[in-house]
Amino acid sequence: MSAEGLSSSSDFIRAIITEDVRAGKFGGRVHTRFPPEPNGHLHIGHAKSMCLNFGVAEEFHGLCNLRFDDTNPTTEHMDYVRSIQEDVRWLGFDWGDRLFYASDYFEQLYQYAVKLIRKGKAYVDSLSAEEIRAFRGTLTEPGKESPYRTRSIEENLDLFARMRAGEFPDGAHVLRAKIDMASPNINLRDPTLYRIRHVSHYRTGAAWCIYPTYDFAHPLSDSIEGITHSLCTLEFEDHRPLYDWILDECEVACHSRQIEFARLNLSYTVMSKRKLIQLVDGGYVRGWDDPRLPTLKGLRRRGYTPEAIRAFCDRIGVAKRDSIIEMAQLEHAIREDLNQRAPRAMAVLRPLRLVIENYPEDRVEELEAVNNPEDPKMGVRPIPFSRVLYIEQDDFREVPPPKFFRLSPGKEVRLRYAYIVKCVDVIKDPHTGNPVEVRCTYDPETRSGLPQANRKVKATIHWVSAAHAVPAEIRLYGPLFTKANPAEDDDKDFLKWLNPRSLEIVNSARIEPRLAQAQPGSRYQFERLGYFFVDPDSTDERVVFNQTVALRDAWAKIEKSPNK
RNA sequence: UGGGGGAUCGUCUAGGGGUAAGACAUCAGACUUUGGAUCUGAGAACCCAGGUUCGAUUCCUGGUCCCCCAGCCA
Repeated sequence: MSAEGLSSSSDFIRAIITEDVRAGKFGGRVHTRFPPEPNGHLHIGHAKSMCLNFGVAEEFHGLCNLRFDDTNPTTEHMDYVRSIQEDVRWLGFDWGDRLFYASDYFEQLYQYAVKLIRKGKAYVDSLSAEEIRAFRGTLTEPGKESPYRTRSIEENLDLFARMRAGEFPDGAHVLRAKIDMASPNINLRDPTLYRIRHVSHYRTGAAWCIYPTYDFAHPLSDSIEGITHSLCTLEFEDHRPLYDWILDECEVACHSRQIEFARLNLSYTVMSKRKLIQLVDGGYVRGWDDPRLPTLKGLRRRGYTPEAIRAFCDRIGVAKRDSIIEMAQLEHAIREDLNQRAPRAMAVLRPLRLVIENYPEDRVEELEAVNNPEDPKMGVRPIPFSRVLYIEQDDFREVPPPKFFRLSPGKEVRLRYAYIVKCVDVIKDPHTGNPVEVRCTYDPETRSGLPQANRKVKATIHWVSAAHAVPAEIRLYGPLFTKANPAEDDDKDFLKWLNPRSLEIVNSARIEPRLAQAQPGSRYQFERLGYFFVDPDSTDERVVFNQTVALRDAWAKIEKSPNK
């Protein structure tokens, strides 16, 4: 059973919203938002958030906004907002005409700050950053009040206006909420609302030199947009009292409800923006769209479909406990999707010559291959067959281990969509002893479609015709890290768990001829190998495939098993 | 050791005072011209200790362990 129907599975957030709607809160309205900061690229953790926010909105007949949370001009760029919009659309979500920016609210936010000052609920502090930190106290000791905390409202108003006017250098003053320096919740010890930053903002340019912090801007942005349920991750849980304080003290019309859920972690990878940046900037991967990365751009280039990612997100659920989802869960989602829609093809990664001794030298047959056994509508295609073929090196063993069903001396296998062949001889490299050519005979009565074709053999292997196949580059991927949770012990040291074999480039591959025209962005199943995505690096001369995911491999398990 | 959260199969996620469900993974079998897919089956869990109760994994009390917070990041 697949995704549809399961997507509306209940979780604690949907339960809360259902109850709110039932109780008539917000007039029964449901309005969410997806609020990325344009300082990095989206990853699959954001996909979880989007599926939740857009999904909830749709299920409750509400709306979901796309809002750029761009209150920190030092790290944010227009390039990121473009990239993020592209990724959101690619995943299949639509914000309609509700594209917003926190920076659009700067004037309103400023007026709210003035309101707070007038109410005596905010003040301009002139302590240095270090002093503020020292005054904040510790987890177990209360903080001390700033000597500037008692400034008059008039002085605060004047100073704040002059902060805006650019009269002070960075760091000279900040605007702080006046809450409680002794609060056991450190977020309530007079949090900073505004800081001075003489830098140009990618959208507002030089219009401002003071910028609101997240804690101030976020609840108010939610309120301005009429957001009813503000869904965020667990680390904001103890900001919620501050979120509510801001909305209460600003006396807004719409007081959104913040609900926190656990962020997504995936095994054998990292998800934090900081770590992803380290991987990209450090050159450990080839860029933000490196197929080994859990970024949306990386997954897309790896060959993941939006449908598979959404099905995955639906299935993993939403809860509050920290967890690490096994990569197998994601891989299952893409296999399930691609099994239905990816056309099949024949490709040999590590070729071994196979010569059919009793097949005429100059003969070429066009055999018929099914494009997708899961979907007859996808039709058939011709594939050329001739005397000299390539098969996979792994499909031949001179001395077959137990349970090895493939080709070995004296044994028969079926060549997919062709004939049954029998191995009659092996030619080996005189130096290495490795097989370099397998000599076979074929049974002409066993061609696919013929009555004798039904003869049972233990295995069917794939092949390409040596004279017709074309070379290709195939990129194989393994986990980026060798440790399930590379961030576990030491944040800085996660790089030591990098998998040196996360990328393997196979240049020896031979693919069936029609694949020479494969279009970048298209997906295929290479029979018996896995799903592959045509990389944008492909040229007219050479197609480049990324392995999306391997097929499940029962033989590999048997071979690995200690007691086979 | 201040505050805020969280503990259910290997991994996720439901449930709920009375047989603890599903998914992924694993194992076994069937089927198969992909050792794929599909189908069938199996094993596999309520953090601990008291208490209330006919009955607790659920309620109560007390512990234990894990995560987050001392940015003018979000």
